[in-house]
Amino acid sequence: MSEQPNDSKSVTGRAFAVLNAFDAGHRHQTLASLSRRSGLPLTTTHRLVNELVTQGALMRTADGSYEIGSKIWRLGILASLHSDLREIALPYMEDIYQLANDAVQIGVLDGIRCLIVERIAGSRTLEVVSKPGARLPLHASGVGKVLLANGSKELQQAALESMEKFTGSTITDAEVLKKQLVAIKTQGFAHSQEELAIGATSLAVPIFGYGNKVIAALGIVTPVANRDIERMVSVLKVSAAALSRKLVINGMGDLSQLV
Amino acid sequence: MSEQPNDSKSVTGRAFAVLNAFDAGHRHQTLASLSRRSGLPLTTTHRLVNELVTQGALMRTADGSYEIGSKIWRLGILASLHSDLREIALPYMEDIYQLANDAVQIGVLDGIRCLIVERIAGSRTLEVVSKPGARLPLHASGVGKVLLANGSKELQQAALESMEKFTGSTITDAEVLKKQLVAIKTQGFAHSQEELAIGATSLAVPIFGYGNKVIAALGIVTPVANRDIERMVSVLKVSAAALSRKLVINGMGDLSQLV
DNA sequence: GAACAGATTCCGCTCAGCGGAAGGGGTGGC
DNA sequence: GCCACCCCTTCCGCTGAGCGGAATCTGTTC
Repeated sequence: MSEQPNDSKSVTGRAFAVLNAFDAGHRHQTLASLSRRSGLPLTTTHRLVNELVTQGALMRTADGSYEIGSKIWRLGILASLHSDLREIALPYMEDIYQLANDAVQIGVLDGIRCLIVERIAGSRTLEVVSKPGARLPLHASGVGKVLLANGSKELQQAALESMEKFTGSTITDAEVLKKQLVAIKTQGFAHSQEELAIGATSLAVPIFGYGNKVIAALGIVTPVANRDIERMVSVLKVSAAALSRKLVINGMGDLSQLV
Repeated sequence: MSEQPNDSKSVTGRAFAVLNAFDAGHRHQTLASLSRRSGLPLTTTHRLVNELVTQGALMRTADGSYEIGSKIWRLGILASLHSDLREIALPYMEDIYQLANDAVQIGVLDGIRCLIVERIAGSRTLEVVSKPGARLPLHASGVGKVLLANGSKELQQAALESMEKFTGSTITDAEVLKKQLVAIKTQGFAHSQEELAIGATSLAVPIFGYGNKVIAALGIVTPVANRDIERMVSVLKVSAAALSRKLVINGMGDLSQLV
């Protein structure tokens, strides 16, 4: 549940320190950059990178820099996040998109973040920060709040201790958030108004697996303020119920939460 | 360009031997299974698996077995295969799907295989072996032949030396294939009729990047024999041209081939 | 309750990994 | 031209991280 930068002593730890140097804003990197960002000595980075390249985990591009290789991509699409959840959820998300015309997103718990697994966004919908792979804070996003409200005591504890402020509307008072979480759990939906980014309002509902365990959150992000919340919530809830059923039928209801 | 099972001595080599034990048919595995499939001693596998779990590369599911973790998935979607090619190509693939109503696929060169990056398939289209992440043989698939025909001498050499037979129609005579490759390059499309799987015919065209370098192949897979080939080829070519242009505009024309 | 298969802990040996140092190559400044 | 700078690569001797056999524990099958 911790978020420390990895400074493990093991070789695998170092190897992943190199891989972790890649993110959405750093998809192509030079050896020196990888060394700096991973905190490893240049020589060590050099050796590791070479090994990763021979494994197909990294790829050297024409200009000499490195990027994530096809091996990692191929392994990644074997994760149930992708092959099960994403695949099954997409049609339902499309339906919602047709009705709402707002960006639709689905996320799961990943440590003390909400990992966006998939989203649908038209060209004209706002370029939110939530591409697949993004990890949104639990306290400041619709999907995050849903997961938090249905999460364990320990999770809530951890999340309430690190409430970063993003906009003027971000909730940073633990007591206020606690009350919201109770309401979210009873009402079955969460609402976040410009708490993560100005101009972005979101609405989200839970997705259930076996034994009514919440395994994911489904939500929409609208450009401006609340349109007909009532109506959108009911649209979301209908889709969520159908999707939940489908996931359980397909034996997917046990998406253990990520740690 | 080789395809040997990895028996590297390095730690990263071993770690990837474990990861490589996962494939589409083995997405959940026990420790013992990983040990067997990776060829590593049980104790070693145990230690590596534990490390990979702490790195988030693997995940332990409720029943005690392991699967690919979210870290790998998140890294994977940073590969240009996914974030650039797939993202840009999808709309064009949808267009083709609307017109053809056959499975549409796009693939790139990966060693001496054609790596399927994305495909669109309706529920009623045949369940081809070509899900994203699949690696089709170059000599027996439409997309593969396109890449092979436009590939280097060395690539052709390597591919011609390992022509596995899949069906009665699979081409296994190097001379026959060579002639086809020449035709494919001049005519600008490849055709494969039940050469990989009975009942599956495919048609494919090249996608160009900077300097008219072929960086990918776009194709359709139809259930039965040739419908109007002429027409489908022209549909594919039109989309391919538009997609090629878009890729170059988006600075994606340098998808160096994977090694 | 024995036989089996999988998972986990323990521990002493040794070689893979480490990283500082030195050198090669390319670019920009003046 | 020459220097300064940055990035990449190769070399090599030291050492502790990784190794894996053996023993133990747990759960399942017949």
